[in-house]
Amino acid sequence: MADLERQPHSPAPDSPGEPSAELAEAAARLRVLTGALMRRLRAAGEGSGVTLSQASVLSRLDRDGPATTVALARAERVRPQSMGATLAALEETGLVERSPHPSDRRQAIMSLTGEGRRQLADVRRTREGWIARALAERLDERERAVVVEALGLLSRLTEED
Amino acid sequence: MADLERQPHSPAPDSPGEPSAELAEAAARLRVLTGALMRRLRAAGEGSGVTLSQASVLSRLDRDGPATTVALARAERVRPQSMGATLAALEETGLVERSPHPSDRRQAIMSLTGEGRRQLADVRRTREGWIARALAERLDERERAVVVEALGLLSRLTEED
DNA sequence: TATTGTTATACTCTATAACTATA
DNA sequence: TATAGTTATAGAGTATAACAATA
Repeated sequence: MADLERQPHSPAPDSPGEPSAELAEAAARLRVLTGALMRRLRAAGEGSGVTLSQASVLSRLDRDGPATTVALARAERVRPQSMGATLAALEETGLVERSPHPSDRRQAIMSLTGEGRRQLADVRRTREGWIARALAERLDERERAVVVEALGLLSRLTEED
Repeated sequence: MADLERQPHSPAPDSPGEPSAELAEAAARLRVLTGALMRRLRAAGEGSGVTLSQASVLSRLDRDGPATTVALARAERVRPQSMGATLAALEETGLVERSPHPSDRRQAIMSLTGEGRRQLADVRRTREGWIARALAERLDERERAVVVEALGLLSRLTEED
């Protein structure tokens, strides 16, 4: 793997409107990191009974309380159709339940069941557990603070339209 | 969306072997952020002719030079079969080409074509461009430094077995 | 007309299993 | 036996388009 001939990098374009080479490099690293994290998260939850997007919805219902399909889709930044599919799977396995909206009969309020809460505790142990453990064991206090601040900054960047 | 009744959080478990509530919170935020970034990256490259994983491979071939399927799979942390599919698509559209390994006839060396290089420049403008621009325009100098350091720290966490 | 939600369909990404060819 | 790579198949995740019911 290391004995292959090297090719030079493409020359940095750096024309007026372009971002600096350092920022382009940071962007590329963020792209790679995102893919790696995604695969780690998926792998960490294998055989747990809930998929990654299902786990995300359970987590949100616990944090923010019962909500409609469209509200959940907006919160998770997916299409209502995608959220509908995720919720249908959760409902079928009894982790969430729907109740009618008091005044608007188009809407249905989705909420966690007791079993959903139990599964969520499991998700937190297994899927998010490796991240929490890695943060605890492999970073020092200052590094953890850096990561936590970066989470806030990057979330801000993804949340604007 | 805001008029729905609130439910309290689940009580924090915090038993001896468990990570602290703050780290669990950070882990959950990282999970959400990862999903959001993934979707943004995918959406940013729509209609560009190359998919996200293809773009990732083009980028790596440019950075590290020609490589075999297995080497690329290891570098991108996917199975050789998954990498094989990505490379087959890139080869079919003429963005990479294969040449025989000088001594081992099982192996094939994949490298960027001229067209692959052109596409890569495009990918950098479009797909990574929004990140680079967001970093440049919406963060100040210190915040950018925090993000860059966090990228390194988190990459370290994903890279260990 | 606008909004909520569903159904149908398709594509990307990745995985496992089973195989061939070469070392 | 071990390694490089391919083929076949499946599941997760998401999207767009078209629709029905309700507001």
